Amino acid sequence: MKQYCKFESALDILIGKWKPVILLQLIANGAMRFSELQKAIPGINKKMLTQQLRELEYNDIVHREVYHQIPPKVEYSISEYGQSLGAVLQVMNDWGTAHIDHMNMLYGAEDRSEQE
Amino acid sequence: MKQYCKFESALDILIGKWKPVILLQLIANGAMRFSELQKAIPGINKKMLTQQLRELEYNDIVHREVYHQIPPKVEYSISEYGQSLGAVLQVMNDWGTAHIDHMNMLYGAEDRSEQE
DNA sequence: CTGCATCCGAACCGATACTG
DNA sequence: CAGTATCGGTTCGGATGCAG
Repeated sequence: MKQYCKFESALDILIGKWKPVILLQLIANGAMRFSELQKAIPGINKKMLTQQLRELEYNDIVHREVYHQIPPKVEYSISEYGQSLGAVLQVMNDWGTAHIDHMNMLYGAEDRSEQE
Repeated sequence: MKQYCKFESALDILIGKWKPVILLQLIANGAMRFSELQKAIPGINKKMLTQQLRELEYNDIVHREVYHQIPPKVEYSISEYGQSLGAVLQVMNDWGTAHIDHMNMLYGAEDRSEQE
């Protein structure tokens, strides 16, 4: 029996190269339009943004407000339910910060993630 | 700049198809041998197990006790530092459980993960 | 028994072009 | 402006076989 599948369900929300960035943007800025997100996240393209957004939307983390008009306008925002993710994000961010510190302690200032 | 990189650092520990399973096994059973883990996790093979284990080891989450003898014996266990992950796991597991419930509420009993 | 190297397939990421 | 479709590259997951 798969006890860990619950775990993976939670993980499933956050995995994906752009999920955390999108969530952080939405949390920080509230509702954002498609183009707003695209501008706020350098290096992303429409396909990726749409894809990740749809997954987030499917999981009821973000809410999509569609304005069927010309010009088309779509706003994305964190849903009520999605805000419960904030605590999880907080814990992970906190641990992640401590972890980076711990890594630096072990291996020095080596940056194993990426460099600007 | 990259505020979310802390986030990804934390995420980096948990992502990977088998990381959660390995961690859960190690937490539940304490120190385990290589073959123990292999038996405890159906569907995994040596390469994957070794790979994930080495990443976990690099991040100082698990400790590898090597017995250079015949027959070779290696025991893996959660390190002191790695136990701090327990809290994160707990939060994610808790949220994941609630999330599954929420998904079922929205989409019925659809199992979007996998079936036994 | 434990771990590594190689190869293969699948999933994911990404850029461009096209539609409403 | 928002989104889809298609194609290609890169990474990741996985099976097998070899070595200490």
